[in-house]
Amino acid sequence: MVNFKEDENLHVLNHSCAHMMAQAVKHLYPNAKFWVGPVVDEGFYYDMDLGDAVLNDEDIEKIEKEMKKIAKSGIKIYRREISKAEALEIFKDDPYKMDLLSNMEDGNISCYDQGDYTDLCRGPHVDNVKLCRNFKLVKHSGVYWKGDASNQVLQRVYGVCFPTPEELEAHLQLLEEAKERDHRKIGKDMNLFMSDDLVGRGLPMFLPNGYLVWQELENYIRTKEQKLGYQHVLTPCVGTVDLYKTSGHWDHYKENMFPPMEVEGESFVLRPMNCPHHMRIYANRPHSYKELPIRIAEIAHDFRFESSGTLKGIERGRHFCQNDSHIFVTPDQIKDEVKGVCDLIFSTYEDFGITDYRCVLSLRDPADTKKYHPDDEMWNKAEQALRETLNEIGIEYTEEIGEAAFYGPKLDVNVKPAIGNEITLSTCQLDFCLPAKFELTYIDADSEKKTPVVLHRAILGSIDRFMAYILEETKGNLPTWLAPVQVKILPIKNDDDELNEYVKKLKYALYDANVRVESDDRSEKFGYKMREAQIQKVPYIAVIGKKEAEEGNVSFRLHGEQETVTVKFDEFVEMIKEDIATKKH
RNA sequence: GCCGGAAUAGCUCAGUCGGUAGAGCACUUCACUCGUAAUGAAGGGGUCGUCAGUUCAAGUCUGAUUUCCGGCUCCA
Repeated sequence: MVNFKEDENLHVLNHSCAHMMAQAVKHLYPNAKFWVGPVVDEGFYYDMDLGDAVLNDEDIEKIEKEMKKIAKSGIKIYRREISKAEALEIFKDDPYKMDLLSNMEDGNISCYDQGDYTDLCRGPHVDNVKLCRNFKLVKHSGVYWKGDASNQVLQRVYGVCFPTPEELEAHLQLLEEAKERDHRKIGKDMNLFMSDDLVGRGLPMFLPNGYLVWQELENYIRTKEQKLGYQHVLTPCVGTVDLYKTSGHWDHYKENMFPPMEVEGESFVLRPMNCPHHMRIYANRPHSYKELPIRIAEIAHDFRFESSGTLKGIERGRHFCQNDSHIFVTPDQIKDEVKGVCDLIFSTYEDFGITDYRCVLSLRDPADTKKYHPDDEMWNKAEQALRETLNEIGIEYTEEIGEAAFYGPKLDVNVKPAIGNEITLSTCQLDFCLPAKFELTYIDADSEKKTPVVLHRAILGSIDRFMAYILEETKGNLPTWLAPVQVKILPIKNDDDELNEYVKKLKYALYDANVRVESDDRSEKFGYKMREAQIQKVPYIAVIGKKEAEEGNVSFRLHGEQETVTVKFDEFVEMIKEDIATKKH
């Protein structure tokens, strides 16, 4: 997928197209005021104040038409350097431009003229509107001015622009294909999960096939963690409100929690995360520095009252199972342990063939005193420690201000789903805050009580979200070890006793090897059964006819490939076992 | 939560000017026993998301509501 922001030519072209769109909007809505119209990874957009007008799909078509007219006119685009005084005069009727100008310095201001439209802009732009003719407006939305829900709503229109009609067409094709990869569509097609109005919004349920995949993922990560010294626990999905008041989560996140249940004078909530439970497990008995690091892990069921507009299949629901762990360390152990977590993250990605990810060092915004635990010294120490460790390990990352958790900085590993915004798959968070709040201690070598440091980390993130991502990456063609049905046996005939015996023998040999196998002995045409097995995305489709039975062979098709391969019976069973054991992708 | 769009059979969708519901797939039954992506025939299946309103008459028009979709905000 092209990146409009990084490709310089596309960047200039799309930015110019945003201006052309603004010009068209100005023609149709003479009172329109314009906020910003930047190029983003997926194209361009412009945020506009159209007074009381609210755009719908039809209006977008009208704007497209007007844009085509402008592009056809072939008017030229001119750059003009202007003084701040001039700028303030030109845009005096536009409060949005005045707002922008208030932060700009004299001598560094330019604007662009194209026919009857002038816009404040740094540029550069193409020199003629006709170069912007291969465009498409792809979506629109109401957005809060400056992203603040207390501000007025502006109209945002997104578009894309390309040098040639062929490139535009190819891009639109890609957008269509992304819809086919959407995990919600795959989940429905493959009977993996469902949702139900009566159960409730944002509460997806895993069907038998989906739960098989889910269990494989759970077993995979638990086994991996066990080898690394993680100790798995099971804790309840509810806790007292006081538990979350102690941790500080209550103050920061209560509006995103299911509201409290009052029972016998006590107040409980469904838990939105597991840190407090794990803190209390640590506090269950005294600890020596010799025991640390202590790695408490849990595939933990959590509930968050996410805003209705943010729900998205199993990628973001109101219940999910976190692949969570809290690691209690001494300050000296931070680096080694963060390194260990990073190694675990990247070895997991290797197992799944995930290569397209982005690491972010998420820091606090010191100006946002409300969101973050107020202790400058603690933050400086934590951020510095995490940054140093990442540098030492040699991880490439970008720093982002204001993305930290309220209790500490974190390393986030983000990926891009088929549709929508980047999501965080893995995280490793450094926390000097909660251990103190829970008054956790260990006895150090000098017999003094000290406060441990906690690493919060998730590798698969949540099992649910990871499954969504892996479905989209593989387009539902899961690797054999994850596939709900791993082998489908198709007998050529189903009324031949000898053949049936042979099919049964193969089936039981595979059962004995712990392979998920099904045979399709319905009295349907062979081609029909083959088609159905292909649609179900079964990795191995074994074809058994007279020929195979007589020669002790198995013919099979692998993962949608057209060719059929024939091997010996035992060889086939061994091959599948090997495939599953090595988690080949 | 906010802005816009959508909702018709299990699934994908058609339904014209308001006149009482349609296809393909799936399902059931029967026949066919088949060599690599759809065998044929017959049959069952719908309070047109829900609640109001307008009308002689509403899947179709109006309002509210629920859910879903695209964005925005949020994401411990």
